[in-house]
Amino acid sequence: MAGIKEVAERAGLSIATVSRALSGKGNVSAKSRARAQAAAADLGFVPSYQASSLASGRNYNIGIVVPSVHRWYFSSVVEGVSRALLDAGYDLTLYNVTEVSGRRQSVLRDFLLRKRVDAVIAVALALTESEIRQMLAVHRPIVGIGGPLLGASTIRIDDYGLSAAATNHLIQLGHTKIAHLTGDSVYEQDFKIPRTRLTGFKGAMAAAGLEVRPEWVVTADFTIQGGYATARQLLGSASERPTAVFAASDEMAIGAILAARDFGLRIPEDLSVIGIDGHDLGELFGLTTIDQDPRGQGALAVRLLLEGLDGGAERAAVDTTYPTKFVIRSSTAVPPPAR
Amino acid sequence: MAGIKEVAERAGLSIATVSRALSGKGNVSAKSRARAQAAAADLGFVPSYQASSLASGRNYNIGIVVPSVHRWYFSSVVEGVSRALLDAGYDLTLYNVTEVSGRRQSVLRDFLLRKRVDAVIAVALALTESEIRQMLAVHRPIVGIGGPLLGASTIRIDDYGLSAAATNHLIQLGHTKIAHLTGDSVYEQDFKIPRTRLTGFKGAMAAAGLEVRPEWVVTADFTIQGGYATARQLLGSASERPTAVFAASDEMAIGAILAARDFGLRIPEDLSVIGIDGHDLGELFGLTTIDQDPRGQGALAVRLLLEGLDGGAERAAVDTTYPTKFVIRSSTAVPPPAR
DNA sequence: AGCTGCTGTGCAAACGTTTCCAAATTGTGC
DNA sequence: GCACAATTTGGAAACGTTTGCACAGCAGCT
Repeated sequence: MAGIKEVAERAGLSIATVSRALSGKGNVSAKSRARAQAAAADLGFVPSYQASSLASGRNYNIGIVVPSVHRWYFSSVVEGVSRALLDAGYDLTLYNVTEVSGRRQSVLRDFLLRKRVDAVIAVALALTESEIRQMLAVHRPIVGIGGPLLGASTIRIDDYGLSAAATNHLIQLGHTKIAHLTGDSVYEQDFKIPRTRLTGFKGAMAAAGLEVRPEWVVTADFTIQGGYATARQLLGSASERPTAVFAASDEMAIGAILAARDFGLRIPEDLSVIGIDGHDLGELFGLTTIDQDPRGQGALAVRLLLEGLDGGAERAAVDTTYPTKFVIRSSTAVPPPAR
Repeated sequence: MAGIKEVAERAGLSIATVSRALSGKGNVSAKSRARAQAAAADLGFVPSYQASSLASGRNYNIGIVVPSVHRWYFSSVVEGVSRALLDAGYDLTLYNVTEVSGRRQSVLRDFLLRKRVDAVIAVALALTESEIRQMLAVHRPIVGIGGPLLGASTIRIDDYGLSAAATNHLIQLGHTKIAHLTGDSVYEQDFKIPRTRLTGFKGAMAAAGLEVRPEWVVTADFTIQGGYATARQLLGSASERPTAVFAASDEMAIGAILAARDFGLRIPEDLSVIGIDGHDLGELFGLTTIDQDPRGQGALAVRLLLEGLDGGAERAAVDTTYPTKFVIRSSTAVPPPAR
C-alpha cells in the first residue's frame, strides 16, 4: 500500500524528486537518490504500473500473437521473446489466437488497440493492411516474424531460397524422385510460408529439369502426427515410391521418418528425409535440416522493437532476413540403386 | 486519441453517464445507453486500460508462471488458460521462468507484485510460503496447478494414486520386472511431482511384493530426448532387461519407445510402456497412458480465479483433485514368456 | 397533496505516477 | 564578491477513467 507519497515523506523529499531518483531520469543529487532509495526499500515500495503507464504512456509490456503454442516453431519464438523481454524488464502478453475464427479480429480490437501493449509481435500471422495502420496510428510498432506484413517491420527467413537449397541437396545426392510435404491449406490465408516453400521446391526441381509429380506433393498440418499420417499414405500407396522427401517443417519430417520406419524403410538407405526448422528432436532422429533458430528470431524481434521504442522517432519498416544454417545429419544420402 | 470526454460531448451526456453506459454498471436509461454506444462507435472509442485499471483497481489481466513452454504439459495448460481468458475478456501475461535461477525471485518482485495482474496461476512451481503471503497481502489470488502450494488454492491430479494405478496395470498384466523413468532432480526443488510418482510406483510394487531394482529407477528430464537417452542406457545395459517401463511422463515414455525400437524390441511384445499425461502424440505411438487433460486444468484454474475475483470475498484456499482417464492403447501387454 | 423510494444524471474526487515549469541552490570564471 | 550558468528541487498539472455523493424527476402510496 505504500505509495510514492509515503516514500517522499520518509525521505524528506518531494514526490517529484523521488520519482526522478527511482526512475533514474532527470538530475538528482547522489544524496537525494540514496535517501529515496533507502526509503523505498524500507517501505517495500513498488511503483504502480497502471499509474506510471497512465502518466508516461509507456507500458513496458509487449504483446505477441501466435496461432499455436504447441508447434515447436512457435513455442520457440515465444521462448526467445520471453527471455529477451524479461531481461529488459518488460512483460509479455500472450495472445494465442487459435483457428482462423473471428477470434482474431476481436483480439485485435479488444486487446491490442487498448494501448495496453507498447508493441506487438505477430508470428506467422498476416494482419491486414488496415489492421496494421490502426496499430501504427496509435503509435504501436509491429514486428512480424515469419509472415509477410505490409507496412510493418518483419523478420523472415528466405523461405524460397531455403526450400530450393534443401531440394538441391537431395538433387545433388542423386535423387530424382522427390516428394514434398507441404502445409495445411487451412493456414494459407494467414500464412504464406507453405506456399513459398512449395514454390522453392518446384523452382529447384524445374531448374534441375526434374518432374514434380502432383501425387508426391502432399499436404499435412505441420505437426508430427500430420506428417506421419500423410507420409503413410504417400509411402504406402501402390504406385511408385519417391526416394526422398522434403518436408516443409521438421515436425512433418519426423512424422515422415516414423512412417517410413513403419514400412520397414531404412533412413537414409531407402529414403532420404530433409526438413526445415532446427527442431530440438532433430538430433535424435538424425534429421538433416535447415536450422532457422526461432529463439534467436524472437530475441531479434524484441531488440528491434525496443530500439524503436527508445529511439522515439518512428522509423521506416525494415525487412530483415534472418540467417539460417544447413545442418547435415544422417537422414539424407544417395538414393538406393534403381531396380 | 478519442477519449471518453469526446464521446460524452458527442452524445450530449456527462462523462460519468457514458462510462456507466459503456461498462454496463449502474443505472442508465436505454436511450442514453444507445446514444453513448453510438457515439463511441462513431469515434472508434477504445477505453484506456491503464486509466480504467488505475481508477477501478481491476486489471483484467492474469499472470501465468511456467518453467517451460516447450514441454507438452505446460504448453497445454497455457493453451487452456489462454482460451478461457480470451473468452472472458482477460489478458494473459506469460512469465516463462526458465531454470531454477535467481530469475524466479526477480520475476516475482519486479513483475508480479506490481499490481499489474489481478491474479497468478503458478504451474508446477512451488512458491515459498512467504512469496504466497506477499501476493495474497496485495489481494492477488493464486492458483497452483500441478505443484503443491501452501496457503493457495491448487488444482492437482492424484499423482500417487495414478502412478500406483499405472504400475498396477503392468503388474496385473503379469509383469514383475518393471523399470521407472522418473524426473530430473534439477526440478525436484520446485517440483515434487516426479518424487510423488516415484513413491506411487514403489508403493504399488511393494504392495504386490515385487522388488524395485535401483538400477531400473532411472532419471531423465521429462523430454522425449531425455527419455530416449536414458532408456537407451537402461535397455542397452548388459544386465537383465526389464519387461515393462513406467515413465513419469508421456514424453519420456515416447522416448523409451523410440529407444526400444532402436534395439529391435517390439512394443508391446518385448516391452510394455506406459506413461502419464495424455500427450497428443500418444495415439501415434499407441501409448497406454493416463490422460490428465492439462487444457482442462488450465480452464478450471481460470474459472476458479475469476469466480474468486468477482465474488469479492477472499475465499479459503481450495484443493481440487482433477479427474484423469486411463487410456489403454497398444503399448502394454502381457510380458514375453520367461526364457 | 404530501411522502417515500426509485431511477437517471452530473459534479468532482479519487487512482498514483510522470513531467513541465519555475524557483532555489550550487558552482564557475573573473 | 559578482554575474551568470548549471544543477537540484518542488508545485502542480496532466494522464483517462471509475465511482461516491447529491440532486432532480417521477411513480406509487396513504
